[in-house]
Amino acid sequence: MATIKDVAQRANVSVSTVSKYINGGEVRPQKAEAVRQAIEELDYKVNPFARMLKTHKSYSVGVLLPALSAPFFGNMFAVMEQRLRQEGYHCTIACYSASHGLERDYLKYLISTGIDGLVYIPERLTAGEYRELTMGRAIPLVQLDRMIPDVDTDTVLTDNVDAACDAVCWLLDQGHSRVAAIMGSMSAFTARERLAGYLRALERRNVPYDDALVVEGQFDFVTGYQGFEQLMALPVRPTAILTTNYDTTIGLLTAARERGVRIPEDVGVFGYDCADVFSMMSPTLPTVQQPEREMGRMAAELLLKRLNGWKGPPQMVRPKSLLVGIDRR
Amino acid sequence: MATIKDVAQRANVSVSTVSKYINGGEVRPQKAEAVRQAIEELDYKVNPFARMLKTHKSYSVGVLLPALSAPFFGNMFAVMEQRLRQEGYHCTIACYSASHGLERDYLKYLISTGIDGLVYIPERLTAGEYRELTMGRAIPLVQLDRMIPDVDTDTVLTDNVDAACDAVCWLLDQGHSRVAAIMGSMSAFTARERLAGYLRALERRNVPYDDALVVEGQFDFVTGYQGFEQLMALPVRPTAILTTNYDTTIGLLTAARERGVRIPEDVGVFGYDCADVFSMMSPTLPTVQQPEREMGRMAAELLLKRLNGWKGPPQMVRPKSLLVGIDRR
DNA sequence: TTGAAAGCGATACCAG
DNA sequence: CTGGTATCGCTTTCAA
Repeated sequence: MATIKDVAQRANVSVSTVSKYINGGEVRPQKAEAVRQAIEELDYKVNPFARMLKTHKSYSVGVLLPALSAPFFGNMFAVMEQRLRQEGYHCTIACYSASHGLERDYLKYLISTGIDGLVYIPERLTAGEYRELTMGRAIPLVQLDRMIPDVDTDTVLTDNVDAACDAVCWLLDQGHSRVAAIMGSMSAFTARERLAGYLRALERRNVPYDDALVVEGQFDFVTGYQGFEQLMALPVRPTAILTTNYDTTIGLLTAARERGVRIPEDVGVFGYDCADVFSMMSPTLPTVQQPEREMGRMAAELLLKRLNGWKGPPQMVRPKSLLVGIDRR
Repeated sequence: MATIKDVAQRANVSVSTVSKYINGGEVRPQKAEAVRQAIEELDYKVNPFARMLKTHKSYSVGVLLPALSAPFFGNMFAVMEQRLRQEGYHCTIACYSASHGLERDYLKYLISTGIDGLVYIPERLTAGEYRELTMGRAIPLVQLDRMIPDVDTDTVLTDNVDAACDAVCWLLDQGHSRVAAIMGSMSAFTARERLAGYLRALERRNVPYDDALVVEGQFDFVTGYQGFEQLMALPVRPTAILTTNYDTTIGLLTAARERGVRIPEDVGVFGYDCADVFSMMSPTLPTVQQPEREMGRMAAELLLKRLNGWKGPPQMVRPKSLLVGIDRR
């Protein structure tokens, strides 16, 4: 591989001049041309490592998230990645697969690779752990979709409480008396908020709370599948169920099909995420559609602002979810 | 930030000794302890950039793919990422969103960041372009899911021809006389193979080819949606349709629901990818299930082998797809 | 084993 | 503008 030195020699200029040329500084046209030619002839490429060593910048952004199986995260990420790349950053991604140990390890590891900033969808990390892990290496951080209590950074969340509340209210207003809910792990911020939304709806509609109707599990297929069975095994079955993410919704619907339970004739269901999938069902499944692309875009924007040196107080934005499929039934 | 020099000073040893300690060399226990302590007291972290500059290794692997919206790619990636990380590599990911320009640019860019290897799901890049872009910087490459004709590297593909053929044969054997197909862009390898499978099935069952029954588009929602409308507008409608990826399947089913066309009573449909989603429908949608996780695992394995210096001839592996949902109707 | 010193390949300051 | 040079922080001979 040719180095900047080789280019300088070949173009009969100093390395400083070559460096200036590369980085868009002022160079006399004649020399510039010589350098350009030398670069081409030698097929010279800057060595990114050497550059990073001097500039302390990798143009790399870490993305730490629990999974990529659901299109929800995939879409969010795709938008984010695109926006960041526009500004010259690439994304180093790590999925911790809902494992607390991995979540810690990966966070530590990502930081150690020299990323310039981080977008983080947290689950079970605590504020204490976070501080310990990031001590010393303070890089811009945006929390996305969820947040660690007491870690005060830029954050992008949705209106989990309102969305869950509205969904449950809608079910109740349809005449359902016993509305159940299948929740993700309470160690996830979103699960806690959606539960709060569920409770608020009951309160608002004056419906007593029955803890047999709330299933807590993980945000995964199995939880939806088994949660449905568990609810159907109740002495008094629920008449409707709210799921709280994509995987559990799929799991629940699969269990329902296998048991021959008709949706919505036998049990009403309100899904969450990926409305495009559920709107292909007939009749359409009412679904909470989170603004995932918007979320990704905002996270990127917030991070870029910090990366550009902005020093204001931490921002929080909360784009709103949409309830779809609740009209045309 | 403390440097290796600071640690050496504090521990009263030379930098070489510290370096050796860090990298697992032989160091007298007494000195090792002193170094350990100094590192802890100073909260020393190796500077990854400096290390890369010397070792020419970034422990970073590039992943270039067309999209992440479909769980197909998400799952594939998740498995790959996990395996690579086990060996100390992290993934830098780039989605080219089915744009040829981006595909080129991102490939070039990824290489310029100093990745040690690349997993690439190509679409429209040609062998010539590939050679031009990678000239000089020859790094291990694994082609995944698709391949560029004439670029001879390790490759992981599925049995697209057989899978599509079997699916169409199954439809024909169910008594369907006019089986249509909605294809992705012929610039994608998988689309070409699946078309070949479709044609082979017709041949095998002695059914004449009717080009009105083959819709070519992109591997996206709109193609499925519009493709369905186009096929339904035909003077003589197809009695069954094969879709060839997840997004088009969703698109098609959505269009069907909106038009009140019942699946499979009015039109038979054979889907592709993400069988877990389609198996929640009732009745279950017959679906070609590709071994996406297996594919991801194999790609990681192949790449790791090269990263470890293996020099054998390029390998090609083709794990088989499964036809699901074709029994219990 | 340990340490001194020579790079790795760029950037950026400073003098000319 | 241009060029010499110190420097970024680490790894790696090579002697001792």
